[in-house]
Amino acid sequence: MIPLPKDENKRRRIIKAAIQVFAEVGVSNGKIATIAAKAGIGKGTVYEYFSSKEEIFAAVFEDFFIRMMSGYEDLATAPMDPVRKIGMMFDYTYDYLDEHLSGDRGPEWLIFLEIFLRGYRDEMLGGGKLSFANILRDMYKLFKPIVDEGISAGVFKPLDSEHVTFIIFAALDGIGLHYFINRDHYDKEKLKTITKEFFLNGLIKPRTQGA
Amino acid sequence: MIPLPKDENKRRRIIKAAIQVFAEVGVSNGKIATIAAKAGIGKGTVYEYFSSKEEIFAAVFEDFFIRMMSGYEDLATAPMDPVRKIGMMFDYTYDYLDEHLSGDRGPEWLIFLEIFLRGYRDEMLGGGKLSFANILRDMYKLFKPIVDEGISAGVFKPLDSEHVTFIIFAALDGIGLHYFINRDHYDKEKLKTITKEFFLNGLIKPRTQGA
Amino acid sequence: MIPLPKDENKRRRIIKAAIQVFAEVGVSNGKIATIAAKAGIGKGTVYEYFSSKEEIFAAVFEDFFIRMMSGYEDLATAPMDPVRKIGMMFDYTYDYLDEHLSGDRGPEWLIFLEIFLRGYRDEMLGGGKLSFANILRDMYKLFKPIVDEGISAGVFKPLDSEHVTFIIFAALDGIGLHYFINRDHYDKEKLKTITKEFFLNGLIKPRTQGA
Amino acid sequence: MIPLPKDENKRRRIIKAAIQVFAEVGVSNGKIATIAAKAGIGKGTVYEYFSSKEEIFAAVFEDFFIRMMSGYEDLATAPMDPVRKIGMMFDYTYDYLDEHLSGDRGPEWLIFLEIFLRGYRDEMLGGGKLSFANILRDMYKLFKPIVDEGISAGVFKPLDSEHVTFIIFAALDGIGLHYFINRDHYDKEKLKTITKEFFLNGLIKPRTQGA
DNA sequence: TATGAATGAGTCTTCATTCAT
DNA sequence: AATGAATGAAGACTCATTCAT
Repeated sequence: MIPLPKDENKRRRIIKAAIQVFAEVGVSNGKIATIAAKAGIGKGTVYEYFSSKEEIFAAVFEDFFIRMMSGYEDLATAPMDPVRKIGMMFDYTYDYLDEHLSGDRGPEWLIFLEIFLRGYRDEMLGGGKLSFANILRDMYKLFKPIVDEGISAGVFKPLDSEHVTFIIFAALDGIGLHYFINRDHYDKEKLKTITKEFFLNGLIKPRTQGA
Repeated sequence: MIPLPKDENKRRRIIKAAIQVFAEVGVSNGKIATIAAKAGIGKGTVYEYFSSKEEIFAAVFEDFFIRMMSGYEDLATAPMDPVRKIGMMFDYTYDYLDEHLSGDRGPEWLIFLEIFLRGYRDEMLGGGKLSFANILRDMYKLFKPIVDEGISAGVFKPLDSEHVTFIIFAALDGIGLHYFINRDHYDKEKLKTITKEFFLNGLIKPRTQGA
Repeated sequence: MIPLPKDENKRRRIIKAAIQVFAEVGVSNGKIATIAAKAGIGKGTVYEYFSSKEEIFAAVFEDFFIRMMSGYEDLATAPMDPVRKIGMMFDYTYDYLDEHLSGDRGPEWLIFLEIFLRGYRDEMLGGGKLSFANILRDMYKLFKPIVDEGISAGVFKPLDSEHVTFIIFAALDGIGLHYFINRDHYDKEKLKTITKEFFLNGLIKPRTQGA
Repeated sequence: MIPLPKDENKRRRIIKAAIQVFAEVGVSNGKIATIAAKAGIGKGTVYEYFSSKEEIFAAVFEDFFIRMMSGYEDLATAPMDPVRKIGMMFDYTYDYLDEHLSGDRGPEWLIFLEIFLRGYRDEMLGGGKLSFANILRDMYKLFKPIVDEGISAGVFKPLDSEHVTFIIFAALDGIGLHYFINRDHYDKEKLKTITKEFFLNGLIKPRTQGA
């Protein structure tokens, strides 16, 4: 039923256009006509590649998610000591946002929220095509080995690695979001430094050793 | 132009109904007719209290935000040492979600996402009635004095308090979100303990003092 | 789900308009917008009374069928000798078409064909909401007692009444249709006379009695 | 403008496919794409043989009509006494339907209805490319000589032959239609016998000759 | 003040037709 | 000659909003 994509390039153009449109006005306000226009094709052509608006959204999700997350995966699997890895993940978050979502592409980030929203709602209400919680847990799995490694190596505290991972990823998510919104009001380099210092060494000043 | 609400109770019923409806199906899918029905009033009556769907959404936002944040404010202004305060803020986040958004009321949390989404979009695109970034920065201000106090007292590291506050609040936000989605898969008490330990003392194991 | 008709008069106006439109251009070419305009109401209002175009069609069917057939029922149940009754049924067919479907209302007859078509198709393909064959057989039942009565009274030949009824009704249907199409080329009174003579006394000239 | 068909065989395949498609889902629901697929050719190729869907429909009509009617023509022109001829026409109608339109090909009959519908509508509304009334009158002409012959020979009553022909053909049409729809509920042979008896000798029992 | 019947602007989607290859 | 990708006109249906009662 779903028409085989004939021209992969055109399919990509549609997705790209959809990302822009959905980002700017939201999925429910994003019109197929606008997407088509932005992709430089006729309205009907969109339906040669996607059978419904909903399916476009799914494709956008996939594309967006994959592009965004591949960086984390690369990092997670790189040969590097765990402390540096965790640190770089924070750095990457700040940098990714700055590089990929600044200027015109800024609003793209909003799609993430919309995807989350959709996913959560499905999750809660049982529709669950995307099973968002599962996706998130897959993401945690990416980070967990790093924490495990750190603990094994005696570099990290012997905390429950699963829960620690959860906290780090969740915090990372929130930081990414807030940074995105407020990035004009804060100094990225300062944030990077403090974030790492803070997350890795804690907020509390260690008592002077000699005491 | 906007008619003064005559019956405050009825206005509240509309907001309450709108929260349920928006939470369950999203703002753009939430129909005025459904809200009216759920509020037990006529469709036309809604417009005696709100001049548009958009205004209902704004009221929902206000109501929801105020209800949710008042707890943080209480905490922030309570007389308590900064370490405990920061810790309690994390605890409060976990507890609030568990107490207020479990069971039937669960999906209400989704409105928060939608509010975020809307707010961010407005922000990005300049429409900005709610100026979400401003609201967030107001929230940060709530936390900053605690950090300042901790630093002054020499309990916290002498990091830039504004940036630290940003990071804490942003992390808190992300943690709240993820906990909400995954709260069935994690042990709350464990999370509370680790979160505090982790945020306050850092992930890295201090070198043994004797060395 | 189907909204309760609020204004029976308006409902009737929609049906009437739909009859005209469907008759003139066919069901699939009949636009809701045209029906609404012809009924003097807004496009959306149509959906207050019918939940879909298909439902309008069903209502048209019902209305049309009932109006058309009530005349036959009256005749069938009137106290009258069977020969006259059969004769009057033919007369009625010619007259009904002339009176009710001449001039502007002519095309209404076409709806009947469309209804038939739809019914038959459903029948054949199993969808069968209207079960057209059943409806037809109900109609035959209306005629059968007349034939039975005529046979019992020894006025009609002792043929199988069920099959005779079938033939009469089917013939009547065909005659009505063809008359409708060709009524400008034939003399109604002559047709009436010959039809009755022909159907009742046969085409073959009886051998002269004295022979 | 209309390209000459290059491959008569392909043209026939299209018509055959169209008959199936139109029969099954109706003309307005029958898609060119489906027809092309069923004919085993590309969508665009259809337009090498027909310049529009409407033209396909016309070709279907022609094909269908010719195939169906050729039997009547053979009968009409065969050397046979008029009484037998009329009788055989009824027989032929029943047999044709049974032989040609049972099983899979059943729904094809529905096209006839659709053709009628279209023809009648065109007729009524003046568009009349097919001039259905004319076609029908041509058909009557086929039968009229038989009636004339019967009357001349003194076998048939001296009724107006033109009107009698009209009635016979119209009745035949109706009978064919109803038989098609109800052929599972009636005994064909019985129907054949009664139809002939009824049409030729009338329904009314002749007064006993001796009286 | 409360209502819900009426409205029409707005949108997804379909599909006959075109045309470059 | 054959194809199927591209197209956009067209139409059913939704729903926020209005307004007469």
